[in-house]
Amino acid sequence: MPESSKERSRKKDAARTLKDLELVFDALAHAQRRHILLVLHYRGGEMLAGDIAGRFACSWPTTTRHLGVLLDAGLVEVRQDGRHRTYRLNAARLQSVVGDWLGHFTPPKAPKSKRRSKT
Amino acid sequence: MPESSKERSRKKDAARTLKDLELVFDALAHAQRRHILLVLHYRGGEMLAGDIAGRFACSWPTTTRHLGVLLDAGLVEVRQDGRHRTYRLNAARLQSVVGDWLGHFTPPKAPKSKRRSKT
DNA sequence: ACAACATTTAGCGGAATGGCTAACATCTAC
DNA sequence: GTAGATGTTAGCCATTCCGCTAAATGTTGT
Repeated sequence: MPESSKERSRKKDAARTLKDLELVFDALAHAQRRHILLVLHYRGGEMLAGDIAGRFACSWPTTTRHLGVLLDAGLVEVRQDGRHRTYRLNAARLQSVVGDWLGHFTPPKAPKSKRRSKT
Repeated sequence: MPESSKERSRKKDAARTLKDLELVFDALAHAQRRHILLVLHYRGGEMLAGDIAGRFACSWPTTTRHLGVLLDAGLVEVRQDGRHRTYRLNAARLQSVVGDWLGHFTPPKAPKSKRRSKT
């Protein structure tokens, strides 16, 4: 491993961003998954798997799979709590991946420059 | 029709928002469609169908279908220009639908209240 | 070790998605 | 009107996605 962690993380970031967009937007493509994120947020960011599953009409395994997709996308994390599993919302990542992408569309101003001042 | 237009529009807005989220996030779920929006933006917001199709590896009809999905979602609009078709980006809608949804996740502050002051 | 609980994994069937080629429409120019 | 350019529509096929039920996993309490 001849690369410094800085270099490595920089390269990875570039490569990761595309895959991340893919994973995140894929995850957000399903209404129930968007809904899970909202419920998580409004209940303080953390919930037990069972509490999440209980709030949705579909079967528990179906919800488990949705949670898996969100997990893959990095939008939630999971932690084992005794015989429960606690899912935690990663709102920062949601904001950063989606928000950054959305940011490309903001201005009819300087599109890709590094923003020289404010002009 | 006993409803005032205000009530009606309020109800419709609520209903529309959900369908819009569905359409928009569905549209954004495919990398090429996200790419089309970016290309449109960076080339000034308007392009001919052929210019768009020319920039992608897949067949022209496939791109046409992607454009159709974006059109359904309201993310682009189309206008007939002689024998060309010009597609125009609707960045405002992109910002508003995605941005508003993302806004739900911002603060560990006042989540759904009408914001009483600033507390 | 056993039973009960909390949750995931396996596997299946149906619907939707995305790619292609070929055929169709429409406009322009001759 | 015929030819060519510019797209779109139709139809097919393979893959992915999403729902379900049934079975497996791991954890706690006795």
